[in-house]
Amino acid sequence: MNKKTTLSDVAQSLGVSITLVSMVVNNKGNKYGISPETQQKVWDKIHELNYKPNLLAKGFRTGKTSAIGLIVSDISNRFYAKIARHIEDLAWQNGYTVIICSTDESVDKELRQMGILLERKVEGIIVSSSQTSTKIFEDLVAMEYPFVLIDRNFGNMKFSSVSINNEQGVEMAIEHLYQQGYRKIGMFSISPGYISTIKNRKIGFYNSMQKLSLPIVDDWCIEIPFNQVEQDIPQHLSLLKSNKNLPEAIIAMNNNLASATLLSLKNLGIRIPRDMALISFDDDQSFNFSSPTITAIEQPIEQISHHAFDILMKQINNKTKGIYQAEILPVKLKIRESTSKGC
Amino acid sequence: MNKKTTLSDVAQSLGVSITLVSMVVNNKGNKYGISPETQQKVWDKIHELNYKPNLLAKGFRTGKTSAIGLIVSDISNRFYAKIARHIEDLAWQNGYTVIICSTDESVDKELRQMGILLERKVEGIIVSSSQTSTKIFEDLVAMEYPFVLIDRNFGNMKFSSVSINNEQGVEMAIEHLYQQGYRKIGMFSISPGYISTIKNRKIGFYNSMQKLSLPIVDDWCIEIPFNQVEQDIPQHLSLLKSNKNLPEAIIAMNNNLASATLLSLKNLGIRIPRDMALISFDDDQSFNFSSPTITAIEQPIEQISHHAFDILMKQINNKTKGIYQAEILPVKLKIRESTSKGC
DNA sequence: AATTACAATTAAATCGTTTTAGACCAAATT
DNA sequence: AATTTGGTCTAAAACGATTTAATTGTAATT
Repeated sequence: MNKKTTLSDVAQSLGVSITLVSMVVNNKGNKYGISPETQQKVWDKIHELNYKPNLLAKGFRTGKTSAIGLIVSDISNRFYAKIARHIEDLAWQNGYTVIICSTDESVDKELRQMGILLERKVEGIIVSSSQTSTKIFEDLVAMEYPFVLIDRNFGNMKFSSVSINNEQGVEMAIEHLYQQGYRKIGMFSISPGYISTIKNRKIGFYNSMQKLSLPIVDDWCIEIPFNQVEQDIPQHLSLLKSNKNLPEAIIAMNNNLASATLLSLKNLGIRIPRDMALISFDDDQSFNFSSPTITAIEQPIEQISHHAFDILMKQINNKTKGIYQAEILPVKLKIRESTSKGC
Repeated sequence: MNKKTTLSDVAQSLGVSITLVSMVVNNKGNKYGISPETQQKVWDKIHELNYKPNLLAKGFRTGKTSAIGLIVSDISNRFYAKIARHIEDLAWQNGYTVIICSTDESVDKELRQMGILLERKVEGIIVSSSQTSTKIFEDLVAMEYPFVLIDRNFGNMKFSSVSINNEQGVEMAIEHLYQQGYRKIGMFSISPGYISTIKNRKIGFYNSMQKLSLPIVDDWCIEIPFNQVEQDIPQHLSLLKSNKNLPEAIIAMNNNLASATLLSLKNLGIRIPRDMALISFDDDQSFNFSSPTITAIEQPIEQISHHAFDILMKQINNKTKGIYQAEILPVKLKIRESTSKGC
């Protein structure tokens, strides 16, 4: 690869100092009293030689990399892909670059990704964490390293975070099912079960089932390894079906579960909502054109992204040294065909 | 933020030179004949002080950043999200970090993103380009800068690229429709129309329509600005419907078009495949559980990602100086319910 | 005893940028 | 005439790592 032109090249070919060129490039010419004519000369030469700053050198010298990290479990998941896109847009508008990392729900991989982000000196991290321990985040706090938890948090609110009200979402859903006349309600969730969103959704489920005095049936409440959803759901459902032990309704605790359940019900000839109702936690475009359309708990993806980014920027700009901001956003229930007993 | 420990800290507290520590850290201890005991001492101290290399300094000094760029039009699009995930996995396995950029089909934004990637000294770029001109890529070639075009290319095969056989895909689709008895076939595509994939899909469409002596009706062949798909499709379809001028089948030239068309047909009460058949270019999970299920041209996403990454790595490792590798992968037609006239 | 060889280690240059402290010169002030 | 001021500009250090060439001390060779 050809070597790039550097500040020094520009300075030399102009017979001025590197310092001067650097000042001009950074629009500090006026601040440092560089004459307008000189500034113009510098700019002309910069364009002539097609000078481009070496961001590595710059970041190395200044400590400002204009980069942030985003850690999620899987960037190809529709929910995180949307989050990523919003964060990327905000970052772009603010002159930042985003480094996205998928962790596959692995505690260890996440830690290593985090380590690399730190070594790369990103200025802050937005993370939907799969950690079981809060150690790494306590370390980050001790280092005064900017970070914001999104989606998943650690309950105690000791860290900056933007999450949604998972319990409320599930409670709305169960109450809706109840009003529609459903009583035998099952729940599909994933393991690892320590993931806060899943944990809270399950709490919401048990709470509202209890409140409504509905029976909690173990056979209907299953927990599937996150990476086996597509294989295990059909298996479970067909077992329930052959045992004539199907619930009247299922709430699926994330979009993958819901999609897999929908597909599987369809393949088994179990009709929605006639034979069974279905609700998804987390909405998706495709739930609008599936047949039937699927009732879903919609998360405010754009808001989550926006708030998280804002909080991170505040931390980076040191406006909130030592202050933690924990936000919980409300969700909406999008009622569609999959839960109307009447059909 | 607390200052990090550096090589110099480790060296000092051990009473050895920075050089020595650096050699050990990089596992070159043996190569440079550092005694085993010294190496052990260094490692112990490194762990004790929790030394982490500054990748910025390292990259700056060596020119190796272990980072690559990925440029796509929209990372939240399901197709690109999957590509991104595969590339990220491969990068992770090879010790690379990926910087993902969305361009919104903007020539200018893409150029600026590319500029930033270069300034950040990524070692190579994988790009699904929205450029109208090949200038930037000719510049990259001149600089011997590693890059691979994916998905979209520039026909001339002057650059390394991994694409799919778009014409073939469409031809398979049209022939399938023909065999099923459909004759009045429309096509929904997007603008900007210079995007190579779209362009080639349209060519495929016109070719096979001509080959089969089918009429090409302007009202059925529409081109929608990529960011207005969701608004414009319902409008067009309802117009066609009220004019009683609906085609018997539509091929949608990407997954967004297909989803929007499906949703809109449903809302208008146009039944698939009874009233109209639908084929999507680019498959999606949701086409399995929509009703009806949707026939789609499936792209080999994993293969595309794999080949692109391999080619990039070859370039980076300089095994192919000046050699360009252009690949065109075949697609598959997934026949589902949306195109069976019998139903 | 002088030279060579080798193993283990280090000094110093370097990458491209920013920034601090000061240099230089002409004009203004005393 | 000597000093101060202000406007432009520069020298040099620093950031944290890698790498080349050199150094040291000891053992082996002549």
